[in-house]
Amino acid sequence: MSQIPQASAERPVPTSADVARLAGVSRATVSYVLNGTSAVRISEATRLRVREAADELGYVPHAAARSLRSGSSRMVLLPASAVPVGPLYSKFFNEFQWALRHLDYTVVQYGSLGLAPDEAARAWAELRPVAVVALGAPQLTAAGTQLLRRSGAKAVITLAPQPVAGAHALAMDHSQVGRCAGSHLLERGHRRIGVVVPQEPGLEMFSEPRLAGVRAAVEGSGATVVPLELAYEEESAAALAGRWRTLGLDAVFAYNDEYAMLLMRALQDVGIDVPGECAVMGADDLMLGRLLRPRLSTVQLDMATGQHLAEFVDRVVRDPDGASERHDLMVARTVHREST
Amino acid sequence: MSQIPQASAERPVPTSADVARLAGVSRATVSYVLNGTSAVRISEATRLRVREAADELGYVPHAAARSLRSGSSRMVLLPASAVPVGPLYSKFFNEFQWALRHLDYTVVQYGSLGLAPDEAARAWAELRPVAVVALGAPQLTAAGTQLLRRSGAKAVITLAPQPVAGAHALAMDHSQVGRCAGSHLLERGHRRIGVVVPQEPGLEMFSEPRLAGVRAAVEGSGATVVPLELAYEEESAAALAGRWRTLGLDAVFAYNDEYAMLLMRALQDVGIDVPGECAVMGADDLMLGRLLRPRLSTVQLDMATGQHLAEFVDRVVRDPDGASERHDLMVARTVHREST
DNA sequence: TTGAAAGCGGTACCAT
DNA sequence: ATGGTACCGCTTTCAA
Repeated sequence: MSQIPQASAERPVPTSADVARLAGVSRATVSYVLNGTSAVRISEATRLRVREAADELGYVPHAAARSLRSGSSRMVLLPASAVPVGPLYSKFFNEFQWALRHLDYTVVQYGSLGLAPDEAARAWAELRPVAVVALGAPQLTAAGTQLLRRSGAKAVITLAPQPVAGAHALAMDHSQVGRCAGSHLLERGHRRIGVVVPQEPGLEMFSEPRLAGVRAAVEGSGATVVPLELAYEEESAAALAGRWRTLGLDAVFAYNDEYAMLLMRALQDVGIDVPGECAVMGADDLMLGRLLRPRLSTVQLDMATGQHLAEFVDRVVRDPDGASERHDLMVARTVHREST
Repeated sequence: MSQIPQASAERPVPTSADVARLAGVSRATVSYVLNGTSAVRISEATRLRVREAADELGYVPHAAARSLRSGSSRMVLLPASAVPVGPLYSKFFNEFQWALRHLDYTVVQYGSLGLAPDEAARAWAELRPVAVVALGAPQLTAAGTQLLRRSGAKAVITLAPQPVAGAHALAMDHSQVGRCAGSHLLERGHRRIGVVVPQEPGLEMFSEPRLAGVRAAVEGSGATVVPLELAYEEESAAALAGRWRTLGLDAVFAYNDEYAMLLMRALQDVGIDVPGECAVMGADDLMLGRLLRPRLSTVQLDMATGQHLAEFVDRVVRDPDGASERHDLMVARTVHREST
């Protein structure tokens, strides 16, 4: 009960009323000055007094109160995904955030690790974001989408393999990646093609369409496709390499450059010549691939600029029921080096 | 097939008053039921009616209104850093978020890319977080820290090379990494040691203490340390390798495993034997290093568990003026393989 | 067991 | 050119 208040410790947070009192004006005036409202005219002398008072108190407006009153937060919520993401994605992501801020949105990543899809959607809805952009896990369900829209989200955008009802879908068609790899290997005369499927959880979103893309590419050519499970560990790669010759493969698409390096090393260690006896292909075009010997052939991914996506979000927010063009975020291109 | 409910576009977001009306009770009762307030007793029949009404309307409480009323948000704000982070960090980070949520905090990453330190602090303060954990850029200034504390943040925690006044400092002493590398190279008889300093911006935070650590390790041994600027590009590495012999170095600590791979490849390409003519050492103990030939010696970093840091945050929030023990997040250990 | 009502911090309309 | 004031959605006494 009888605490001795440390002057700095228990001082209450200053509000606009405090600023008004100190400047000898009303709260309304404080609001006008600090927001530069053009509809009302405030004398220069008053403006100055208000600004000084605000500075002196270290006043910072309360975002929750403001958005409560205005009814909208201009907050774009990005569920933080659990999937470990590479440098491509992180570059794209930074651009996206930057562009959104310049469109006057507040970008917030919400840690949703380990939440069930519908719990997550509910937690997001509590924040009343104007837009939700769900790029990774947890996936949005139709119910989750509906909940978000009901709670005022103008744009619910998802990166969906199969579209979710009510959400604007953004395509990031990873089957393209597989298709590129498949065609390339086919052209170079390979007929028995292995496709690495990582065992790490959370990657199915990418690995499944990539595998399907390879299958689509070789369709009708007489070539066969063999899925190969692989964990991102040396032992797993060594085991796979050990039984390699029994598989009778003459090429492998290794999911991405990192798995490709892992597998290629293991193959070389058991005396298999790359690309002579077996071609190896990666994806993502990391620096890594250029440093390997043989240099790694790969599928390069160009992500649309973050600016582009930011503008798309903004357009949907302003006109939620407008035509929902399907946006493709990604373009894949084969880069031929020495490993195929 | 699927219908887009146009009507939903203009339907207002349901509030607790709507739930109350539908259930035929007061807003107070709704609040009691939905929050399971134990101080008041509500009949089972009423509870049920309220729950059903809430479900039917798709009611989700408004976080801003709630925290405005209650005066605190239990939000932990993590400024999202621009620095591309590796798998270690991302594992640590996920743990941290998970642990915080289980202590009943809401974890929010705020995209602050390209904001000046004091602009950023102000933007964070508007959200009235109960804690701010600034692990990367933008750095907290003393002024920014003060602003945050004034606006109600109980804990302002920074990962600072030099402590910031008013903030709880968390040590992540990267000079340890350099010290490990330096001692190891010294023990193995090297006397002219190069240290790679990445040219990429945003990495000074790590590279400077690492360099300083090497210097500290060789202090008084008669060995010399030579900083080497290097960009993460093949051309830059090739150029450095081209003038390597004029430098007269017999060992190099390459900042981390990725730069080590880049440099080692370039050295091998100009015919320099590793480790015969020059030893190469990395850091971070990535899978990558074990796949190279020679296998890369490295400095392994163990990050304290996220659980650990989460508990620290919680402790500071509950007792902001308690003793501020200095926490070390990281332990470094040498892993000797073949490249040294 | 339930309801009425007073705010939390800001904003904006309507007076003055 | 300013001030008074009614809200925004929710929690929490206090009364009934």
